Amino acid sequence: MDVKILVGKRVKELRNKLGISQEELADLAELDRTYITSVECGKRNISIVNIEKLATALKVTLKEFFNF
Amino acid sequence: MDVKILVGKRVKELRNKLGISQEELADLAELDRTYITSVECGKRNISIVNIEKLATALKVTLKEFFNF
DNA sequence: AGCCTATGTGACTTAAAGTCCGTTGTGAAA
DNA sequence: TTTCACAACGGACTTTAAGTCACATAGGCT
Repeated sequence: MDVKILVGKRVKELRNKLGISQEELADLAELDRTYITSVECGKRNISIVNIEKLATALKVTLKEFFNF
Repeated sequence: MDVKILVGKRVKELRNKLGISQEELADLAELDRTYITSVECGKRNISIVNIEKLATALKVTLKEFFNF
């Protein structure tokens, strides 16, 4: 399975667990809403800095984030 | 601690554990030799696809890679 | 029907990733 | 003190991720 797809699914999963919208996550992580969409859809080869921003906003460590 | 520095240290640590040079790692991961140097020095905002390439070359899962 | 919230899409510019050539520094061995 | 392997550094270059926008779509509610 493509790692971009896996990351996208993981973001969506954790976001849904928190019960927040893509827009709320975007605000928390200081990223664009449409960027969040494209990440969740597995269309972006996201970098470690943005992964960390998302993990922090999603209240998990990097280790927990990649526990899939 | 900056996540780029942490990733760099982790790559170096795992590479040393395998006892291989930056050039050998570069070949295994199909990345440039000079790029490996800059990653290990914490100068690069590496993307998830390349992190996976390195993790695979370093014989660890993504979860293990981020276990620092 | 119309409205509202959430999400997805395509296109685009800008900043940085990543490559390729070489040079320099460093430490260990001969 | 030369040699060798490795690591760091640099410039020039191409490719790609970041970041943003207008717009489209889907579903729920009145």
